[in-house]
Amino acid sequence: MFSEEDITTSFYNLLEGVMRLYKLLPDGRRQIVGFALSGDFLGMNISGRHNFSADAIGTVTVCQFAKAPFGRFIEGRPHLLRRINELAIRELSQARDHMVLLGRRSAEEKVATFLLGWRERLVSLKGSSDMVPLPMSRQDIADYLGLTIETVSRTFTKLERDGVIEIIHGGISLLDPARVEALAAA
Amino acid sequence: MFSEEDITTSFYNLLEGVMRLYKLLPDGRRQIVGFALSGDFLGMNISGRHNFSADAIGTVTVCQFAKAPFGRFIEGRPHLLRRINELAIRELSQARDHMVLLGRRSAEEKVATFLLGWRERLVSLKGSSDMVPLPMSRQDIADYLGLTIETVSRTFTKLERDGVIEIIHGGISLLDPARVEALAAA
DNA sequence: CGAATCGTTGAAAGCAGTCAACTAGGGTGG
DNA sequence: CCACCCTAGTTGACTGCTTTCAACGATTCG
Repeated sequence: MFSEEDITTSFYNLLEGVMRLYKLLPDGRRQIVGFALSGDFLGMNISGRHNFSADAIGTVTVCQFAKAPFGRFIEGRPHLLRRINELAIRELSQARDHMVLLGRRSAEEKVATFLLGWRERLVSLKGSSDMVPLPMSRQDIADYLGLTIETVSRTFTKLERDGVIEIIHGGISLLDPARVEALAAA
Repeated sequence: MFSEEDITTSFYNLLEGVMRLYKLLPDGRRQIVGFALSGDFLGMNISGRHNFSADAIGTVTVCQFAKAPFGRFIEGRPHLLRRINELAIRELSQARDHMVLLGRRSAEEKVATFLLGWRERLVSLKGSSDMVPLPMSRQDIADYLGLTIETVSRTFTKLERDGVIEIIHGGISLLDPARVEALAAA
């Protein structure tokens, strides 16, 4: 879709589908900084470059805004700028929460927290459910949580053995949501 | 200074000194999400609560703005709002960089990256120097890098044994900045 | 049906964490 | 002025969680 070095000439509004947002180290290590869902804005950078790369997981529909005219459009509408600002603040808050997860949580806590967080995000789109679809790969989840693919897999299996979740093709079913929350430890 | 739950009734501009910005898990684990230096803004949340706690490292001088009047003041000044927005975007970018560090870097890379980053931030305030003052404690550094105090200490001594840095009281001297950069691996 | 990709599982290694002892300053009170 | 204490930092020994390496299983697609 676009990568970190690209000059931002456009914003995007994700209308449908899922995207991964990530950064790469020179040696190829990847950290996924977030997943984008329907309704999310990408590339709010008014000027300059993107600070992350993004690509689609499956098929996506995006609405592209050329930056320049959008900038002019926004000029006379401070409430809109304010809205954008609040969006940035919210993302910043999420980013900080994720820092706590990456720096201070165990593998099991990471996975449990991820499942709950992902489910929560889907609530507003598809309604609440104990069935949590996971369109992204294990590698994506690992790179999001700062783990390896094997640890993610093992943790899922452990949670399943403990009767907390059930591994479904394409997702996870929360058999005991309360216990998942307990494992997430806030 | 203020904590995560506080309703934000004020912004702050840090005029002098250093502050740590952090989040706590219920069990007391701490993740420092950033350090604030002279000139930095705190609590850009237009409305709602702070999403992190903050307190001073040593003595600080801050300029406090009441939120409400400041909000009115900003009303007719879209360029200022825009400025605030760019600040938020920059912080977001830094937050994402730090995610990469927390999720994908080794202890040595973390420490080296931290030293370089901290030095870089001090450049604009005190000018460039190979002597990097560290006003924060080892515990603060550990909580910033997602490590333990012991690992931070051991990593410093390893770097010193390797002749890359020298541990000074109250800071670190970069004996071989190029090698530190190599260890930071980007 | 075979190839390729993704995910799971096992065994072993290693990096960072834990526990604990020790050292070095810095401040305080006798 | 010195003895004491208290905190911050260092170091060592050991543990253990996560990674690494490797093989295996499952699903998809040509």
